[in-house]
Parts: sequence; C-alpha cells; structure tokens
Amino acid sequence: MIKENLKKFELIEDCPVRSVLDRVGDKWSILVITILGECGTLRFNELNAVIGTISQKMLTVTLKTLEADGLISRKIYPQVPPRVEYSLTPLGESLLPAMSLLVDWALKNMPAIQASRKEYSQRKVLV
Amino acid sequence: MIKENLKKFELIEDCPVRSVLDRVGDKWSILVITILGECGTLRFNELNAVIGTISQKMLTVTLKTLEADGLISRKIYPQVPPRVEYSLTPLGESLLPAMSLLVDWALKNMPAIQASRKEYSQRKVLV
DNA sequence: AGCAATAGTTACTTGAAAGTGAGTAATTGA
DNA sequence: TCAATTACTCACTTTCAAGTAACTATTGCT
Repeated sequence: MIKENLKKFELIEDCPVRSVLDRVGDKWSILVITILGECGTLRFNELNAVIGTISQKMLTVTLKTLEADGLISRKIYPQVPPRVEYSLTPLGESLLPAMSLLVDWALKNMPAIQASRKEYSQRKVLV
Repeated sequence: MIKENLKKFELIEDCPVRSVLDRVGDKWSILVITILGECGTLRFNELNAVIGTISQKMLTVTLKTLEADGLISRKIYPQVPPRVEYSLTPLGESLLPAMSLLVDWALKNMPAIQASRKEYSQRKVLV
C-alpha cells in the first residue's frame, strides 16, 4: 500500500506538477493574481502601489514568471513615458476559483489555527 | 478604486491569512498533507520512505509546524524503540478539498503552462 | 559487550531568494 | 535647460531556508 503510493509521490516530487504548484505557492504570485483578479487591469506602478511592500525588482521578476507561465498578459503602449498594462489571461482567470477556495478556507479556519499555535507554544514552554 | 483595495491587500500582506497561506504554499507541507490524506496514518519512517527525498530534519520541522497549526495529530506509543503515528486532524482533512482542487487545476493546465514557458523562452532568445 | 531499530536533535555549511540603491531611455512641460 | 515621469535593469549585499552528516536515548537481542 505504501509502495504503490511511493511512485506516485515521487512523480509529484520532480515532475511538472510541482513546478506549477511552486508558482501558486509563491507569496508575490498569489498576491498579483488575486489583485489582478479583483482590479482587472493595472499598470506597473499601480500594482506596485497596491501591494505596497514589494520592491520594483521583485515585481518585475514576479510579473515575468507569471507572463512566461501564460497566467497574465502584458500590453505595451508605445508612449513616452511608457505605459504597460497587466491583466489575467483566461488561463490565469481559470485559477481564481481554486485560489479563492483556498483563501476562503484560510479566512474561515484562521482562528482555529491561531488558537492551536498558541496552545502548542504554551505546551512547549511547560514541557 | 485602487485605494480601497489597497487597504484590503495590505491586510493580507502582514495579517494572519498570509501566514496560513504560507504554510499551504510550502513544498513539504503540501506533500505531507496530501500523503496523510491518502494513507490515513503513517509513522515517521514511513513518511520518510514515501517522500523519499526529504531529510529527517525537514520532516521533523514540517511535522512540527503542521502539528502546531493543528492540521495533523501526533500519537506517541511509549515503546522502545519508539513508535509515533501521524494522521490528519479534522481541520487538516477540511483542507483537502481546496488542495485537491488546486492539484487538479495544476494537472489539467500543466501542458498549457509548459507550452507557454517554452514559447516565452524562445521568444526571448530571438529578441 | 555491542549492535540494531526508531524518532528524532544538533551543529555546520551552502545556495538561492530577496532586498537596496542607483542608473537608464525617451519625451514633455516649466 | 532641467526636472519629472514610467517601467524597468544592474550590481551588490544580506538573509534565511534547506541540506548534510553525525550524534542521542532506550531496550531487546545475540
């Protein structure tokens, strides 16, 4: 019973599913996708302002990976100063339901988790 | 429109939701939860064997955080050599639907994402 | 006496991710 | 002429998450 599952999870380990989930598990990626899901289209500096704590560098890196994955689209207007607009692609939008289910779960169970963490740390102090 | 959302996402930034999602986004945590969801109950070394590539240290760290969060339970049998069994708590089980939705999405859209990555890297070489 | 088994711990190292701060191109308006 | 705007890039430093490998306690077995 363990043996059969072994192969299965080894696959998850180094196969593409992992690399996809890594992207989803990324702090900034989740934020950008969620924000674009809410706001529709935003420019670079708007995203920067909305997130607030992200550095320009991390924002460009995050946007590039998401664009490479085909989750967001990048529209350049040939102006000066430049204007670049970001929005979710259909593929990116298709990720929203799964993400929001996760966020909902987090919101709903946060109190229980925090209580558990508190209780756990106190138990550790006593032992 | 951006301003109102700003507050909302700043909250997500440094508030507990983030810390909950961080756990979910963690590579080993996802694996352990998924495996325990499939296998029910496993001992330390069984988990170690099933995952295959995890170090003892990372396994203990992962198990401890998940236990602190109240997602898995740790049952100790006072024997020598020791016997410790891990399984999901109801809270941990309640996370499975959201997780599997995400995994299903990843499996379904992996081909599209990989194609996009390939096309993107080739485009970059040409430019 | 000494080895095997289990579930860890500890100390050390390393690599990658992230942050910092400055610089860039091109044009407009004061 | 010079600051301002926008969407970045680049070089450098720091941080910390993760890996490695050896060590621990406890008891039965040989």
